[in-house]
Amino acid sequence: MADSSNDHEVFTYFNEIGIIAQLSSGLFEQCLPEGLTQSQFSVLNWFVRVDVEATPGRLARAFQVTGGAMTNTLKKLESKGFIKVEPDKNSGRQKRVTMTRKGSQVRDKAIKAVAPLLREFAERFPVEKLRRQTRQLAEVRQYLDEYRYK
Amino acid sequence: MADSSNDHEVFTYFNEIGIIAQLSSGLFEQCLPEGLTQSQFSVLNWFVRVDVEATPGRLARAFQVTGGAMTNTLKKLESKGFIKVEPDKNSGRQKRVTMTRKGSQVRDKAIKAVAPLLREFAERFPVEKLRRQTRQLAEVRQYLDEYRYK
DNA sequence: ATTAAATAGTTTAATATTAAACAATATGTT
DNA sequence: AACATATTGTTTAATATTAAACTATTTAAT
Repeated sequence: MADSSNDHEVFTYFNEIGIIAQLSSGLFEQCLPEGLTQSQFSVLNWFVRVDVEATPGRLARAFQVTGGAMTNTLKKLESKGFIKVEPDKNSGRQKRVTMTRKGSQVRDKAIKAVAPLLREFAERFPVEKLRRQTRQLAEVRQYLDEYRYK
Repeated sequence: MADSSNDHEVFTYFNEIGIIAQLSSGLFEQCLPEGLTQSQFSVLNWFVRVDVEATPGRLARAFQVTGGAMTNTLKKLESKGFIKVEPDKNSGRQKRVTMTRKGSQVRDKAIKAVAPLLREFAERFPVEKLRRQTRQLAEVRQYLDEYRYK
C-alpha cells in the first residue's frame, strides 16, 4: 500500500504549520509593548473580541491551558493593572475578571505595534488567498479539536 | 482605507495556525513512546531525514532553539542511550553527535505509534488537498524565515 | 440533614525554554 | 609570536507551562 508515503506527507503538513506557528509568534511577541507576553495579550484581546467579563476557568478553557497557567497569567496582568479580579457575588468559588481602562489602552497599543507586520505580510500574500487558506485551516482545527475528546 | 480589516484577516490566519500547531503537537506527543518529548523525537528523526551526524550547534540552528535548549535535549537523549556525544577529533570546541542503534529503534517505534493518527487524518483530508496546502504553507514559512533576519 | 461527589481556583514540584554570563578553542591582525 | 575577536558549547537564573495535590464551595443522593 501507498499508505506509509501518505504518512510522510501528512507529517510534513503539520511540520510546516508548527514552524510557521513558532516563527510568527516569535516575530509577533517581539512587537508587544509593556513586556506583554503572547498569552497575556491573548487574554486582553479576548475581552475585546468575545466578552467583557469572564471567570478564570472560562479563559483557561478558551485558550486550552491548565488552570494553573491561567492563574499565573492573570496574576501578571493584574499586577500591571490591566485587569481586575474580584470575587463573584453569586458564587463563592468563582471569580470575576474584567479588563481595566489601562488594559484596553495597552491592548490597542499592541494592535498598532503589530499592524505593520501584518500589512507587509498582506502585501506579499493577497488576502483572498489567505481567506481561502484560513477556511481550510479552520476545518482542520475543528477536526483536531473534536479528535482530542475521542 | 480597508487596511485595518485586512489586519484582522491576517491575524485570524496566524491564529488558526497557532491553534492547529498546539492541538496537533499535543495529540502527537501523547503517542510518543519512552517518554520522548516532541523535541527529543525531532532530533532522532533529523538523523534519519537529514544526516547521520551533527554538532549540537547545527541541531540548535536546524530547530531554531538556543544552544542551551539543545544541550538539555541532547543530555536527555544521551542519558537514555538514544544518541552518542563525542569530542570531535579535528576541533577541540565542537562535539560530534550520532544516533545509536537503540535510538534508531525507538524512532521507528515512535513513527509506528503516530501512524494511525496520520492515517485517520488522511482519510478525512485527501492528500492532494493537503499537498496543495503544504505548498502554500511552505511559501509562508520561507517568507517568515527570511523576515526574521531583516 | 448528612454525606458524597463535582467544580473553581490556587499552590507546589518538575520540566522545557530563553537570555546572559562563562569557559575553551580557533581564527585573524599586527 | 602575541593579542584581540569570533565561535562552540555549557551553565545559571528566570519564566511559562503542566500535572497533581490541595482548599473551598456547590450540587446531588440517600
